Amino acid sequence: MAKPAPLLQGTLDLIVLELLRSEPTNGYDLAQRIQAVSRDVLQVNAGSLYPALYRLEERGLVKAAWKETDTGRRAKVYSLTAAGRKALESQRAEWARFAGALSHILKRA
Amino acid sequence: MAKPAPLLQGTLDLIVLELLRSEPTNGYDLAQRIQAVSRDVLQVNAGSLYPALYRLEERGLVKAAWKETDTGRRAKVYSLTAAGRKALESQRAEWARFAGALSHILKRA
DNA sequence: GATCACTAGGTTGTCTAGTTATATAGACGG
DNA sequence: CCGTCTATATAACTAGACAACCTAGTGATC
Repeated sequence: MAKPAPLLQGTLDLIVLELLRSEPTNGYDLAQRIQAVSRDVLQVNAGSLYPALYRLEERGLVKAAWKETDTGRRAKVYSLTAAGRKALESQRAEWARFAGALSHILKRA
Repeated sequence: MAKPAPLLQGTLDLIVLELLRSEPTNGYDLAQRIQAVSRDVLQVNAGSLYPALYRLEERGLVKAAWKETDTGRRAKVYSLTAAGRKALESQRAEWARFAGALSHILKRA
């Protein structure tokens, strides 16, 4: 297994917002999902994820609610706010622009 | 004109290596090229570029040589070393992996 | 010949955000 | 009762990008 790429700074928010859009969940699960859905290419460690979630919450892009999991554990479930959905759209667009420009540079082989 | 996206941390090296591969040049010109070839999507700050060039030189990925431009100005012309070409290949691959994974996440709309 | 714009290289200080390491605590299996 | 998994959290460190400067030479314009 190739070692997971370090997350490019700035992309974690986008990933988190996107995953929360498709389904609200907690931090721990989010980390698992990121790894799973990227087929182990991406990996986020807890020390990056939790602070990122706080930042998003402070900015009003996500909201948190303590809930019980089906196994009886407490978990802080995050979901997108309206502002979060908006931010997701603009971050998606920004990523598309950036990735497009970079791959254009790389393709002029 | 949309304002240029901030460079994602870690991608500047890749861009620089790629542009130097296709043609050795100096820092100032490099900055212009990045903007031009990305159609103004990408833009590098001098305060980012010069330190980046030093780092690349320290790591032995590029080498510098003072030359005179055709207009009689001194300029530090950077070119890729063999190690630089190797590093470029692996950074291209890493970018492809990362961008692929991320766009995969975003496409499961 | 003063002023301005452009080429060219550089530094400093600040801030964001990701990494590693560590801690806590409840649940569950053996 | 011990280890492992779930789950959250924080502190210390670090890389690298940014804004805001500075120097100096060239060439045009007024």
